[in-house]
Amino acid sequence: MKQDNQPAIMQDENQIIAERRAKLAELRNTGVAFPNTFRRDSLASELHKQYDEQSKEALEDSQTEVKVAGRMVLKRVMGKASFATIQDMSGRVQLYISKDHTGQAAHDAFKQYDLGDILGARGRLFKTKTGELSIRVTHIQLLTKSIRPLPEKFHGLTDQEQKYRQRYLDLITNEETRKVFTIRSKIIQAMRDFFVTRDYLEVETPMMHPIPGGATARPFTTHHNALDMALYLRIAPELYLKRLVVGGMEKVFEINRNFRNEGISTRHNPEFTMLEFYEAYQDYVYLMDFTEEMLRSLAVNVLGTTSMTYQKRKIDLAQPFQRLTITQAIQKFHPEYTDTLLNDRTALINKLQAMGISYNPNDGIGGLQLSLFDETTEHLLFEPTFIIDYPAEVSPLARRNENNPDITDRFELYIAGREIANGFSELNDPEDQAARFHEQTKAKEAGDAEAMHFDADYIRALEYGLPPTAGEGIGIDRLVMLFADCPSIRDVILFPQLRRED
RNA sequence: GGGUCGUUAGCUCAGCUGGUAGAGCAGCGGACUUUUAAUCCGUUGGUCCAGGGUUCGAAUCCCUGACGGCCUACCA
Repeated sequence: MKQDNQPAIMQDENQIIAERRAKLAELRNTGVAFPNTFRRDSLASELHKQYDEQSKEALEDSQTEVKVAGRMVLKRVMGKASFATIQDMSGRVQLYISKDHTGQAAHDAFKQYDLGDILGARGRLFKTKTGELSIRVTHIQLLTKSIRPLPEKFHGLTDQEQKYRQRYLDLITNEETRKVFTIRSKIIQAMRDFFVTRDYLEVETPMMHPIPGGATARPFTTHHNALDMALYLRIAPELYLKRLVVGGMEKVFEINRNFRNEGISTRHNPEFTMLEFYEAYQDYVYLMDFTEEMLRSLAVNVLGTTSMTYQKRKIDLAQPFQRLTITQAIQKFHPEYTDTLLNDRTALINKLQAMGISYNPNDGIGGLQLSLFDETTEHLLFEPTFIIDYPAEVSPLARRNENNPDITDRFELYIAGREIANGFSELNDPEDQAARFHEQTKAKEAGDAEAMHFDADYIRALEYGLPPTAGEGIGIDRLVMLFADCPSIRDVILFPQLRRED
C-alpha cells in the first residue's frame, strides 16, 4: 500500500487499483509508460495452425523466432521461470519466461506485471514437455499497464448487466461472446457478397427523415437547429429505396440501422439493423425463392452447414421452406378453427373476444384472421415457413393481389417462432398508394400513433413510374440470434440500449 | 408499462427460522527453472444496491426507490 503517495486518487478505489496505479507511476518515472514501438509479426492462432503439428525436435531445430503481443490473461510464476498466456485478436499463446533466456532483471520485471497488462514478447518457438506450443521469451516488454483487475479468470464475467454495459470486459473474458460477434460480422459480409455478385448496388439513404415512413411504428423525434425543423430517426428506408428504383437503380440494397421508439425486450432494441433490398421486374414469389437461396448460402458461408441448433432444437435450412396462407397456418396447428369460423366475421370476433385477444374493430376478415394468427400460431412456426396473402389493410405499401384485391402479394418468413423477413411485390400504382396513405392518415387522426404519414414526394416519385418491383426486409439481429443460437437480441448487439447507470 | 426473480470483497459465489460477514480466484508477503484455472504456506480487502421502518439487535423481516434478468404488452 502506497497510500501516502497518492491520497487524492486513492479515495474511492480499492487496494488492487492503488497498487497498479503505483506501478504505472513508477513506469512514468523511469521511462516511457505507454510505448508504441513494438511491432508483432505473428498471431496466436496462426502460430498454432502452423506449428502445432510439428514435432518438438523439428520445431527446436527450425529456431523459429516470432514476435507476439496481447493481453496477459494467465500468469504462473515459479521462482526463476514463469509461464504466461497472452490473448490477441486471434486466440491465445503461451510464453515461457525464464531468467536464463531473458536475464534476471527482465524476469524480475515480468513478476511485477499484472493480469490484464498488455505485453509484447519476442522469442523462439518450442514445445513444453506436455507438448504445448510456446515461445521461449528472450525479450519482453510491458506495452500498456492495466490498472483495473480483470474478472475472475475461470468463470469470466457472468453478470448479464455488466456484460452489456462493459462489453469490452465480456469480450476479453468470454470466448463465446467473441464468437457471436464474429458470426455477426461474417453474416453481414457474406450478405454483401451475395448481393454484390448479383449486381446489386449498395446504397445509403437518410437516417433522418422529415416524414417518417416505410413501416408502421413510432419514431424518435429530433430537431435540426439551422433548418429549424423537426426530423425523425428513420423507422425504415423503404420509401427512399423505392425512389432509387424509380431513378433507375433497379437492384439496390442497404444494410443499416432503423430506430423505433417502442418497448425493449429480448427481441426488441430501439435501434436495430435491417437489410432491405429491391429488384425491379420481379415479384414476391421470386423473393421467396431468392430468400431461401440466400439463407442457405449465408449458413454455408458462415457456419459451414445449413443445419443449426437454436435453443436445443434443430433447424435445417436445406429443407424447402413451407408456404402457407394465414388461415392454412392457423389450421395446421389448430384444426379446430374451421373454414366457417375463420371466414365468418361475427364468429371470429366472438372467438377473439373469448380468448382475450386484442384486435382492431375496424378490421376486415383478413385483419381479424391475422390477429388470431399472431396470438395462436406465429410462435409455433419453428421450421422455416413463409406466410403469404397478407390483408391489404395491414399492408399499405404492398401490391394488391390480381384475383383478390383484399389481399396483397406479400409474405413474412418465420423461423424459430420469429419473424425474420417481410417481403412483397411493391405497390407501384400512385393513385392506389395515395388512397392508402389517406387511410393511414385517417387512422393517425383517429389516434393510431403508428399509422403512416402522407408522403407527397413519394407519391410524386411513383407518378414518374416505379417499374414492377419486389422488395424485402430482413432483420439482421434476429438472423444473428438464430445463427449464433442466442436467446436475447442484446446478446447480438455490442452495446444494447440500457437505462442510465448512475 | 405490468408481473416475477435478483443485487453480499475487483470477479465467481455461500451466508438456514434475525445475534453484527465467509470461501475460491485476483492482490500482497514467502517457497518453487516446463506450468496448464500451476501448486504450497501466510495475509490484506466489505456503504451486504439506496433510503425508511419493525426490533434490544437486520445482509436476513416489512415498505419505498434504483438498476438488471426472465415472462408479458406494443412491435421487427
